[in-house]
Amino acid sequence: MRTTIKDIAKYTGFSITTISLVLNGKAHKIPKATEEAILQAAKELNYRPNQLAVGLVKKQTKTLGLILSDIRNSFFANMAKSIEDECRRNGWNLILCNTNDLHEREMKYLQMLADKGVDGVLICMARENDSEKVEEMVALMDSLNIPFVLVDRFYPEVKGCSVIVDHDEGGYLAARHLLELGHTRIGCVGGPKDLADSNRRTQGYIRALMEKGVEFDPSLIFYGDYDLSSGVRGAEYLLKKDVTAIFAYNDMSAYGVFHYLKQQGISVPEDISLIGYDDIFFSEILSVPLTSIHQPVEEMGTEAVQQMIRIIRQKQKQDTKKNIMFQPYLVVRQSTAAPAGVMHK
Amino acid sequence: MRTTIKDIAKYTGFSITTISLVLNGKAHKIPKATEEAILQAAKELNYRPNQLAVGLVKKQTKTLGLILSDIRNSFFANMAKSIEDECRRNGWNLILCNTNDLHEREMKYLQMLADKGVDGVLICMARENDSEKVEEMVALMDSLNIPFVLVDRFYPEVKGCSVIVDHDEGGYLAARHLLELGHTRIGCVGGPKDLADSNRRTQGYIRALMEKGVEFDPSLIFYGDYDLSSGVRGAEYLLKKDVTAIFAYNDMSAYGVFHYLKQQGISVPEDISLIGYDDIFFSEILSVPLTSIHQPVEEMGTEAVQQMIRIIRQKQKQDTKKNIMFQPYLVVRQSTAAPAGVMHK
DNA sequence: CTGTTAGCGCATTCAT
DNA sequence: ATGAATGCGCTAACAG
Repeated sequence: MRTTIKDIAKYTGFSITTISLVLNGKAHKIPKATEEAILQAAKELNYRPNQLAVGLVKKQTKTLGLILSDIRNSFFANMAKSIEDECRRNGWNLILCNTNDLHEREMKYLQMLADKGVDGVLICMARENDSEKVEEMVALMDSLNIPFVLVDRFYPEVKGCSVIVDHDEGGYLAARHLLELGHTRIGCVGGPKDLADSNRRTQGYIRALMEKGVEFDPSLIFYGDYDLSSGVRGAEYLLKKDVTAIFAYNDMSAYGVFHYLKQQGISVPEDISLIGYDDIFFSEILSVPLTSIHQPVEEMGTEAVQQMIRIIRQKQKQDTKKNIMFQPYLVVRQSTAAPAGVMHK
Repeated sequence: MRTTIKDIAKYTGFSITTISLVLNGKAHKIPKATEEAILQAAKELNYRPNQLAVGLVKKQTKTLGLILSDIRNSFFANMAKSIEDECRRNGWNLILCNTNDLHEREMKYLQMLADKGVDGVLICMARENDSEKVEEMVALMDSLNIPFVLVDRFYPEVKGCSVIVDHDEGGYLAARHLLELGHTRIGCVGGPKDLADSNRRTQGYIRALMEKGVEFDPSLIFYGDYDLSSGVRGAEYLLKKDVTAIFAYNDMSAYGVFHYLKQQGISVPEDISLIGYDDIFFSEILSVPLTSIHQPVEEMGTEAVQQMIRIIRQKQKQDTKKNIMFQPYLVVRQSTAAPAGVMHK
């Protein structure tokens, strides 16, 4: 059996109270001798407080929950790593929850986490969520009285803390890069039609077009779902539209685009330029290293945990809305170039 | 505040015991009417047991720990996903711990997890561990009285449960494939020199050589560390040895090999054949899809959790040694072919 | 059939 | 300065 505080009491002859005071660094009025005897005994008996008991009385478990769709997704894995790192540095543990983008599972996990007394939850919300479902989640967390930080997704209607990337800027950077290379017919392989962070990329894209005086053609936006196959379908669709460049809203779908183009004997960037979004590790080592928009994932994870800690500390006003917005940046590699017949300025 | 069992007692007028019995499905001798009244009240008050309290008395937290080096590693991410999936199916939660391959961190996490009362720990041991450190860990887990399952690494000296892949077979399959294509000078980009699962691949490789009557040349084994750059270095080294094929002990280092070869103007598989190991997702979508040895990661994760559950159930004899060994298989893609000037049989 | 009682391991208030 | 008592929320042995 593990040694308990009681064992130390028996062993040293002091009362449980005294032991507890000493062990919690509150031994202001306790003789040095007593203190040292207790510390000594604790070490000898290899005492470690049972965190279940501590949590029960302190109402703090030093455990956070992380809810995301699928840890195999490289973006989430990076996020999880930096989140867990920051947790460790601050003495927290992390419970990992994969929802497979299922709203129902998010709700279940939320309940489980609350039952286990986690101090807070970091959430990368499921794609499936419409604003009704989001509100349902927020309502649940409120009723469960559990602090949360929204990561990577922003919902204007939710008050609370979110850590996000400025996707408008990301879309703008991607489009501007292509425009500056001389492209004017730029197709997009987007995310789901009503997904906010996908639409925000589109807005940035349009902003860049307008800045250069290029008219926006809505038919150049293909709505996909961020995965490889949607890139393939998107490329197939956009080829018929005579685009000279394709902006994929994440790297995975960019791979799909690339795959399809190659299969059609179309080369990147000679025939068509391709830019991705996320800048995940593999983009760097592809046969044609992918130009991409980099999201500062590590920093975001760290910041999310720090916000969480802040909220937990000042337990009161978690209803103040606070958005931490990170700026993406362009990483130029070899998948983008001037369109055929156009010299780079 | 959350409603407690006490609230239900007050609300219904029954005693706490009765409530507890009903809520735990032990209401064998309790009138249907009482039972339903209580169930009804529980629902109305939205009651959920505080798992901290339950854990404290039952000594079961329905939480497992997962210790691995880095979740960003695609192999571990896949493993973690299937482990967490199986946990969820069985009502368990998972605490994720990244050690960055640091033994010291493994030890710290082990302590934290024990303090939180996890029911068991799944461990992908750090590469850094020599047998002394492994024993130190096992000793700690024993003294902490915490069940464990070793995943992906096997230590003959450790009694307990492990879930592993037959890397001897994997090495054999890889080498045989290349031999059958007509290669005889096959270089290897291995893992660290004293890492068991790397050496086991080598043994399988040698076994295949012997079977075909090809002499083993130790200088054809390059010892790396499983990452991209070690693939680059390995390729550089092996090129001087006039190999016609390279067997990289994991896909990541295969990418490094590929990268270097391409840079040198050497094409795969025309000039040199390349085979990897792990068969991670990206290998399929590379410019030259990589032939690789597939490890059944999902099945392994699932099995690891099931073994864990089994051990937890029969709390007694966790000292019986048990190895679950999975068989890898060959996935032929386009990075392997007959050597120049040799026809495929 | 149901309530009383006694912990699980710890923190904390109130006496002494 | 230190100990006794109480409670966190729950389960379970034991009465009755």
